[in-house]
Amino acid sequence: MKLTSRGRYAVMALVDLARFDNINPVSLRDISLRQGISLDYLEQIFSKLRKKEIVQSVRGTQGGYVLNKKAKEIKLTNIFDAVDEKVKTVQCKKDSKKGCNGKPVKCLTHNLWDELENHINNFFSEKSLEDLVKDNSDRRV
Amino acid sequence: MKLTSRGRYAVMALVDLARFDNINPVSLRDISLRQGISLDYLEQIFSKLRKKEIVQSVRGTQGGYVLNKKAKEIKLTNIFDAVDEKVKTVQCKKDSKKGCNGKPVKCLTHNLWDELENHINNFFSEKSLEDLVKDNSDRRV
DNA sequence: TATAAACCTGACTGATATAGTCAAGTATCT
DNA sequence: AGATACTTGACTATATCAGTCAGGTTTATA
Repeated sequence: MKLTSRGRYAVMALVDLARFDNINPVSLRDISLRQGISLDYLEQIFSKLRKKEIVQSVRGTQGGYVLNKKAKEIKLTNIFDAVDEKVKTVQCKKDSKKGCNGKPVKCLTHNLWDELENHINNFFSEKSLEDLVKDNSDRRV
Repeated sequence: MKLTSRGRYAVMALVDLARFDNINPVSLRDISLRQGISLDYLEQIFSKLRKKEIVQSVRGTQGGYVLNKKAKEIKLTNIFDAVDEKVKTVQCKKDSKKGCNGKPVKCLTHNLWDELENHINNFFSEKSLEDLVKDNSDRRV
């Protein structure tokens, strides 16, 4: 059970962005340098974030990205959702009438994984970008 | 973020085992048939479970596997641990003095992932095999 | 004591997804 | 005009998973 870099980077970059957002658009180049994430990869990630209206882009010199909502309103769920970081505990199709493992019944552990998924998703939907910014408010860099 | 089949199968098989354990050792062949899991794969998984003393093997005809502890005492943590299903949210080394991403400081989201890991591990360490057996006590198969 | 059931082990493989890189753009501020 | 920065899509190396396969060893029982 592993979180992918894409999801981690997305959150990391957005926290970075949120911390500087007050003044000017933040360029991906800066984020790349500060966070040690490949610029090309960041571009892929931000393309997704923009499509899901989590950030807005500002083109041209001195351009960059700006949050599209208040940090408080951006939950981790939204971010993960945007970059296709999914919590997948079960292979069985959730709403289908079919069971798991090709059998016509639910497997012995089906409810368990559902429960786990909810458990994790709750965590994600409670945490906002603002929370994370606050967590780091005492840092200089 | 995905749970692997290995972890899922391990739990599934152990629940199956726990339900029949009362009388005789349960053969992997039976579990394979009932749960639709490849026998060869099950053998790999049970080899690990045995090494971690979660099950005991009984060789020879009419042999099979038996739980090595009470179902109540076997937590999901133990099972996942045995089959190397790890919860890995961070790449940064946990106890090292080094930070993340090759930088000398913790990344902006380090605490978050730690928190998430704990959140998930709590879930796993609370659930026991017995709980899962009870969840399925109304089933015939 | 032979034999078959069942455990045991290790090597191998196809498929898939991730984590990037690379290249060739387009838009826009100064 | 030109630099800066976004935008897009194709490409690729690597790793891991999920599972197969082959060749064992052990032991209960007939």
